[in-house]
Amino acid sequence: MSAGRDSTKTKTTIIYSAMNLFAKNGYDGVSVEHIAKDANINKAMIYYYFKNKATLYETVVKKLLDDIQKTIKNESAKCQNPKEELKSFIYTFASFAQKNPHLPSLMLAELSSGGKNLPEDMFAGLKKIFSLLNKILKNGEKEGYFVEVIPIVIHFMIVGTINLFITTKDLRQRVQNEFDGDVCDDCDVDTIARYIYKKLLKMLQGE
Amino acid sequence: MSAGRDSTKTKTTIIYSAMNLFAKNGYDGVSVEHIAKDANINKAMIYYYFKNKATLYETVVKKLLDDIQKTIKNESAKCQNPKEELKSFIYTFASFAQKNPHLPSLMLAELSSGGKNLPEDMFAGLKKIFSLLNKILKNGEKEGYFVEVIPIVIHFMIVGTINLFITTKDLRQRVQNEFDGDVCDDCDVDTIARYIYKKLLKMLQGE
DNA sequence: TGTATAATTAACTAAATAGTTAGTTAATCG
DNA sequence: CGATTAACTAACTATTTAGTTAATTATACA
Repeated sequence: MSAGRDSTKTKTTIIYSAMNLFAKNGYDGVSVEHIAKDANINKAMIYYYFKNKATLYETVVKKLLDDIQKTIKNESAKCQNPKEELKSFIYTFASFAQKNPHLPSLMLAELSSGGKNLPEDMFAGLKKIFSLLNKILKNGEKEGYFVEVIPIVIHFMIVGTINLFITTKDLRQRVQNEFDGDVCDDCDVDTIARYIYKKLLKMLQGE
Repeated sequence: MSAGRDSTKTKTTIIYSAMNLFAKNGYDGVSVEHIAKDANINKAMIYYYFKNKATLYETVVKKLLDDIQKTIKNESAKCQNPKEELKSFIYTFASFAQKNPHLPSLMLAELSSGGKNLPEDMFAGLKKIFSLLNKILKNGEKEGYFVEVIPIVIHFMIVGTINLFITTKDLRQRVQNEFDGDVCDDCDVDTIARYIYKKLLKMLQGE
């Protein structure tokens, strides 16, 4: 910072406004003008810090994917065996997704269109997350903790369930009187994570 | 049809072009002009048959939701007990989703934004599908087939997994050499449905 | 056969959009 | 202090967008 004003602050503001709006409305549902207004900055600043709208979007999604992947990896390192690692994967993903509810939205939005416009390095981020679980399952199988499974299906069960649970928070609350506890409107994400782990163990252990 | 040309044919053409494009690009990712060109009709025809873009979108999604809900209900009627009903729910949803891959895309897209712009009757369609599964699980529990579960989580496990499996078809094929069979790129949806049912039974039966 | 009317079209409007540009402010440092 | 430069702004362009309208075509039916 040799001259001028606080650039990192502005850039961060842009990223967080963009993250919030992209998660709620999708890439095409948000205008650059809209992001600028939300961030209380001039629209041209977005083009000063980012090449274009697509680059800003990629920055936002890539940041979230990198963050969660690193978080899972760190937590996994503290574990002693595949069973603990699986637990850690589920709990960490759930907890991160709760703290960053934009991730589930953006992940589902991206996958819903079949990755038609998915840039290569965003795709790489998704692959890394699956790769972490895949290794856990493979190790667990080799060491006799788990039975053989189809890893991608288990992955979709965990990630799909947690993502949907988070994105439907408001919707589930809207129907609580209609479905009582069936819709788990009062559950927090930790409860769900524990539940998914418990149920998943039954799948992975019983032959 | 007292005068004029074939109206139902035109309307149907519009609906199917819209379904295809909305599923691939989302609501905001498709222009009315784009739909018109794809359907080989004049843009004004869309406004002749539908009030506006939002109404066309609702028509498309509602049709898919109604269709699948009726299909599941019909198949369920042929079953003798909750176990069969659950199997039927999973198989029928999977098979419908394969034949109509736009449904998973649109469902995930809609849920990814937290139903922010979800019209009431589209929401009702989603609720009906959950309601069918909820009854199956509740009955199964009462009649001693299943242990007590959190219905919405089981629902997300089934629907989330199948939806992701279908929308990621191309993506999974792109990485088959990287992950071998782990990504199940050669599996058909029936295989996955059978697999999910088998694994789910373990959750629902063992205490 | 002619007329009523449903189906269709081309051309339009007003607003929103992504992206640009030329100029302005403010901080830093010699 | 004053020049350099990074940070910022207002105003612009060209394109795309949802939606409208007035005129036109085609068909059934009396």
